[in-house]
Amino acid sequence: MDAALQLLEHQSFSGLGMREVTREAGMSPAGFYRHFRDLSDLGVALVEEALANLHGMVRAAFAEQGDTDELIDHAVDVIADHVRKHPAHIRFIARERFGGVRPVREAIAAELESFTDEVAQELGSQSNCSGWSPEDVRMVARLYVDHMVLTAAALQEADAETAELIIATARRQLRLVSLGRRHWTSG
Amino acid sequence: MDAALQLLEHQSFSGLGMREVTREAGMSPAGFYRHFRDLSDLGVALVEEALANLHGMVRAAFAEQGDTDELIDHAVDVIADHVRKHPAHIRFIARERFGGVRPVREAIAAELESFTDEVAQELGSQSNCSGWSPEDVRMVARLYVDHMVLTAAALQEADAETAELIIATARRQLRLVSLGRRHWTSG
DNA sequence: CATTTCGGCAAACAGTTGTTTACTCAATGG
DNA sequence: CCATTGAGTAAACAACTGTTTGCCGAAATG
Repeated sequence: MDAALQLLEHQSFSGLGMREVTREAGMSPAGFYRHFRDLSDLGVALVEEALANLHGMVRAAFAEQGDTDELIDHAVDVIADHVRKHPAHIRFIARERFGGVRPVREAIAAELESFTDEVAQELGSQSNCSGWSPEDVRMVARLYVDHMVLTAAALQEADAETAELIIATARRQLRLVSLGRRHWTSG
Repeated sequence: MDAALQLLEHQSFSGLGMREVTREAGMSPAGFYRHFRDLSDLGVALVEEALANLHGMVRAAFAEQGDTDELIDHAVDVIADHVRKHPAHIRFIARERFGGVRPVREAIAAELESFTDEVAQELGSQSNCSGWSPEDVRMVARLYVDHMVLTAAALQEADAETAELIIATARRQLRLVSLGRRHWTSG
């Protein structure tokens, strides 16, 4: 799996070959079948590995309390740190979210969906949207998750200087959304 | 190019072969080189073709005036119509925006950048953000463009029933953003 | 200690890949 | 009307593809 991740730095998943993977891993071609039935099988395994750690992180970021701006700053920092630590995983998710291999695409969609559920639940139990309808809570949760993935994808392929710019923009965008949230009348 | 687009329904670009393309097009493999130097060459040509019509459309959508909600409804309708008419182009852009082939990725990024410029200019000449700093105008323009691309990507791989759901969510999200825009204090 | 499972190998298989070369043939333009 | 060009072809090339088969040693299991 590490070999595949390294190869995916320059290709996308549907262009990957198993001989290529086994060669990078220092194995014989036949050895691949001991671990995976398919290449898509490897793909969904990579999806799980890539999104495993993320759940707890964002839950923790939401658990913090304080000024809205501080909360936003912290959340963006958490994402930026994660991208810096696991760039290959982020790249993989960003590439294959709309990529050419159905099972992988669906695995990512399912994972992001349950991700949105968590965010919605966290939002719902918060004071500032007590009178909101569940659909509206999910809608803004989607907005947050999509924005997070997009920001992470942009950060992953940026050098250090432009990364700061992306972070600053993301912060302002989140602030604007939270402003809209405060004036929203659900019904 | 049409042959490539059709093949890209089930693969992504970095998994495409030129023999595959020429076979689908009903040509001899050597004929490919009469039109393109590379496969990436074909890729950037496809990017231009896919995003050519979009510029005028959104400019027209912004030119309309009326209630904010009507404007949002109309803009979303325009996008949904475009996706229904050119699903292959939208799929291609969504897939390769973060895809594995650098030249294609960069071509899309450049095109979306100039797209953001247009939206920012259109926003700046509007009444409701007269006191805004240029950076803030660009920031919200990015938000709109990203949201548009994401919505189009989601619509493209949805059946008719879920498409309506996506459209409704997109409308509400845009309404929330416009709400934040109204209460934003730039500077 | 015996045996079953796990992870690995080399070899072989027919197909497919990108690219080059030399060759046609219709259209276009002066 | 003659020359040039644009767009196509077939054939050949070595290199690479996914998959199967039978084999092997170590490790875990009873």
